[in-house]
Amino acid sequence: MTKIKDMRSDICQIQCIHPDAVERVKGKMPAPQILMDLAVFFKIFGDHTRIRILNALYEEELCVCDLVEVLGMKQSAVSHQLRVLRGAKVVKFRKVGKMVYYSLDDDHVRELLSDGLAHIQEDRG
Amino acid sequence: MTKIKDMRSDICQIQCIHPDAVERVKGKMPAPQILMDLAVFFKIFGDHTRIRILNALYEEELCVCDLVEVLGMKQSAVSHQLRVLRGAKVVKFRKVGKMVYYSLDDDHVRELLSDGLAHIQEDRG
DNA sequence: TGATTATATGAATAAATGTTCATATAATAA
DNA sequence: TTATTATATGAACATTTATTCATATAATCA
Repeated sequence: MTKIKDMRSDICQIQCIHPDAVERVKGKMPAPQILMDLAVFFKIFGDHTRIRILNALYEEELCVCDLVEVLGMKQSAVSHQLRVLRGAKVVKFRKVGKMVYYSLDDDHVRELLSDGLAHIQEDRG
Repeated sequence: MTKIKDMRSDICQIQCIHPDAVERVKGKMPAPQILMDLAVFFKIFGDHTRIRILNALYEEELCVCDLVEVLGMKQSAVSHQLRVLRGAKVVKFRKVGKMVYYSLDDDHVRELLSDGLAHIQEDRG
């Protein structure tokens, strides 16, 4: 005795939409590729090891072994994450002999870090 | 005929440290808990679905079914991610009848979104 | 040249995470 | 009350991801 329902389960079954609001928002959303890149970019900062590396480099340029010491982690773990950071152009590096010195890529990264920190610490006050 | 090596593999084998730099950085690093929270916070923004939800809410308040329509995703997927966003206090909500309207929690979230977007689009110019 | 040192990286493993399905809850309407 | 609608959520599954181990590369030193 149930009503006819889901006879065409391939079509959208949503009924409570505010069509005007949906259209407005759809029209203003950044392009899909931009949103994808944005998520990828934030994801870089969303890892404990990477955020610690970035905060360390926030203070000054460091070589890999310095970072290993500061973080207290395996050298390979640090190198793997440095690779991710390099790939995202969040850090830059220069070679001196067999050592490689890493630093933050630009002031934009600095700002994002301090903005994030400000937000976190604000939530505690 | 290899030299004695790794006889005490339990101790740190790093030798190239700049002790002064390491000390300076260790002294200035934010507390471990802060760094942990910071990574967790950024991780919230580091997902395609969540960043799209946030960008939609950047424009205006929307109910769940509007978001489902804007994103073109299953209702349960959207609800699960709204839960994550709620838990991180990145969005807030109000109930009206059986509907729930979501919006960005505060201007700080707005700023982080637009800062991130600015960074992404800057890299393209 | 051979040995050592600093860093990078591939493969394997374990843990975290996002989506789906099914179902629950809660509000409203009949 | 029963049916319907809007949203939430637990469990399962698949995918991603971070770390470790082992090893490679590349620079320096003896």
